[in-house]
Amino acid sequence: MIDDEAEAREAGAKGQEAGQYPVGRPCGAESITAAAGQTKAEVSRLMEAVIERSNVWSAYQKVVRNGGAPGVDGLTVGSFKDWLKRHWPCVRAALLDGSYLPSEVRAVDIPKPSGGVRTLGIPTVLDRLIQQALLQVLQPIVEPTFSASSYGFRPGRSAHQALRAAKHYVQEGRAWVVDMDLEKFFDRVNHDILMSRVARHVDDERVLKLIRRYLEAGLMRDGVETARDQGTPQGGPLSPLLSNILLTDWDCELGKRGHAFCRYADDCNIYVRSEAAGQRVMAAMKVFLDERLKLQVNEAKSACATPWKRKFLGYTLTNAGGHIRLKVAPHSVARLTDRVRELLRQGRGRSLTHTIETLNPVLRGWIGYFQLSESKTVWKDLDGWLRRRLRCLLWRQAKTRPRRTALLRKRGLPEARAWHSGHNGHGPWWNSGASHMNQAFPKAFFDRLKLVSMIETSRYLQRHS
DNA sequence: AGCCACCTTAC
RNA sequence: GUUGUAAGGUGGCU
Repeated sequence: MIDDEAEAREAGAKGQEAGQYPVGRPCGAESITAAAGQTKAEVSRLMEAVIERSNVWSAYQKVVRNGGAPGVDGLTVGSFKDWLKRHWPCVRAALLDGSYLPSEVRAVDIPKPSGGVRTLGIPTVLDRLIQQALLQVLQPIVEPTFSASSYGFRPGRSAHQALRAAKHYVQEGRAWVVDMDLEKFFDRVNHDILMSRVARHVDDERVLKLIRRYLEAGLMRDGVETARDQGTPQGGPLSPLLSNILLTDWDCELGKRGHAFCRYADDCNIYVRSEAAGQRVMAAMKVFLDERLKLQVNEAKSACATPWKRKFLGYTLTNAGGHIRLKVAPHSVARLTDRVRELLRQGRGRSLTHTIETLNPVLRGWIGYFQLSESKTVWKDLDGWLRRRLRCLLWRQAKTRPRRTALLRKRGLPEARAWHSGHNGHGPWWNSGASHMNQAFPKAFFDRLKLVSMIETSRYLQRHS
């Protein structure tokens, strides 16, 4: 595409002559006139920065690397490069004069672990590219204005930092937390309020209009388009940044009141010293959010409680004699065990080394995120549970009594004992916890097969960070 | 230093 | 049919 300037220019001339705009709907009469009544010098050049060669090129690379989905017009990533080569000059021209109209976003329902469904609005490949370019330009502009207590979706900031801050606040004696979650946040964002906040940073009207058009782009479901008058499409590269721009108002309000808080996207924890204070803050924030941002609080997921009763970013806090510690939330452990069970189901027919090989990267990744957990028992329990699961698998794979006896024999158990255990008639789970299986397949056996030890790798990660 | 693949989590 | 931002991990290549 833009890596061949001459070709692009040529194609551009053709495209413009034809006056055709190939993606999205044709532009109507309401094309904006950004420069009306102004001299050229007064017009903001932000859009020029957006369509700058390097920005578009890196945006392209990112979109393609992510794999992406075909656009509503059938444009796949594979054919995207060729397509863009021909049509980019035309798109570029439309962006520059403010006449570009995004296509509808494709609706994709994904089931949530909690039971409901989350509806994604996935823009076409081209629109993802343009939004990505917008993001690259806008991010550095708005980023410095964000709160130090905002941790979500921001370069250089992580959930781990938010968790450390949360722990610190509680350790300082703020033993009550106001845990607030917004009701269907992305779907309920008010366009006018959001755009007014964006306008604080952006004065190029072409860019503002473009962002608004992205907000208003219809949702395409089964060939039927539904217009959008609120919410941002979940799945657009710009959406996370927009959410932070909007919720910065909330951060400022909390900051003005002198609160200690951590916000990660729409999940905000405010740490206070008493329950009464917490209730007060909760009530005040509900009013603030409703009046200023037109946002509702999700009552089911929000509460004022002690931190040990709430979970935040997959963790909970524990209080061991005044010593505050981070711990993996039980729910997060359950999610892992579900995943492992699923992997083991698939590994029934395969060799133990193979299932361990598929298990290891998953475990390593999980440990990486939960390495802040300061409770050793979680790791020990999981290690034990994991080995027992694998013993269970081995027992199951042996299938018949003679083969189970032979398996125990091969693993060094005396003949009589092997026979007895092999014929005991109990289920696989019972046997996986029995002493004969523990002796036949001790921890050292799994160590030799390079099964990751959760306690050791977590200790290792903790040391080297 | 850089690049690539795979994996995890948060929302 | 799995999008987005961000952080981290493991391995590989030059």
